[in-house]
Amino acid sequence: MSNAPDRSPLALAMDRGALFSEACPSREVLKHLTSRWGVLVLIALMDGTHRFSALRRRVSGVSERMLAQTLQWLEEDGMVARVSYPVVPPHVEYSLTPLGREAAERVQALADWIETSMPRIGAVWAANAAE
Amino acid sequence: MSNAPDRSPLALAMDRGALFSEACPSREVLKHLTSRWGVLVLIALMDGTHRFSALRRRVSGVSERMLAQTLQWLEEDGMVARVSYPVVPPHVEYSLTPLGREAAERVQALADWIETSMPRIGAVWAANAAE
DNA sequence: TTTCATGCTTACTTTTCTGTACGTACTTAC
DNA sequence: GTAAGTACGTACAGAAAAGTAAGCATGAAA
Repeated sequence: MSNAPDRSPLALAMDRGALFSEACPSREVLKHLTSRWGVLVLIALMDGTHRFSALRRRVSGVSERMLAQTLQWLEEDGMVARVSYPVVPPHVEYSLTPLGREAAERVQALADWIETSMPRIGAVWAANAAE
Repeated sequence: MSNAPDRSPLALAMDRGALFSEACPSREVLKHLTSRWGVLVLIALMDGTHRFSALRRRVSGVSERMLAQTLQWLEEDGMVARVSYPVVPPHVEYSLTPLGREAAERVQALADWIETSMPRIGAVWAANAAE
């Protein structure tokens, strides 16, 4: 069983040339969406608007710096909407854009699969360790 | 799939407590699956078995070191099957396990979404740059 | 005989990522 | 007056990821 139905590597590459070729913008977006905190922020925002400090409490382990950074990436990519109220103390709300919701659904699908598949993966780990 | 319709945010949050809590094993797996080269390797293997050097040519930009590393991660997680024939020169074949195929489908769904959504994302970038 | 291809491994360097600590502006509470 | 909360920005440092270069075993082709 080698390659599927006689497609040249070139033909296959052109199907999804974007991702397989270096220095294509999709990789940037992928990096943001799948970054350590990006995944968790997207999922956290799936159930509505949150303030900065609420997100920080929700996503355990993020530093303020990384949360701010991650939110900026996602905002620049059009995934997250930021609404800032000019009051003191500051009040800023974050939510998913329609685009962001679509992305979050895919990310969550992957995350959910991992969690439900952890027992199977754990079994593989155990088997490897036993050798 | 895991979550049924009409669940409260709290109930949903508890489902995925694992991902939100630090130092949980799911994050390891997520890291491997969404690593820079992990994504591309999984997608490349979606259309059948490949040899090491074939993957290297296919996934443009990987170094041998990183490809080997990535394949080892995926193998340890039970996503990729490695078959080595004891001949000279070496001949090693990589393919997806059933588990790996499930994962690859989710990863590809995300990747495909990004590629088809790039025009929209690019428009956001352009709008931001114009300000 | 020299070269090449294969599938790695190891050592070393560079780049990127992430965290810590601190500052800011302003108001309310003590 | 001083501390706390808010949503950041910034400088620096350490950790982690990735790249580079080289080596290895071996048989076959040039």
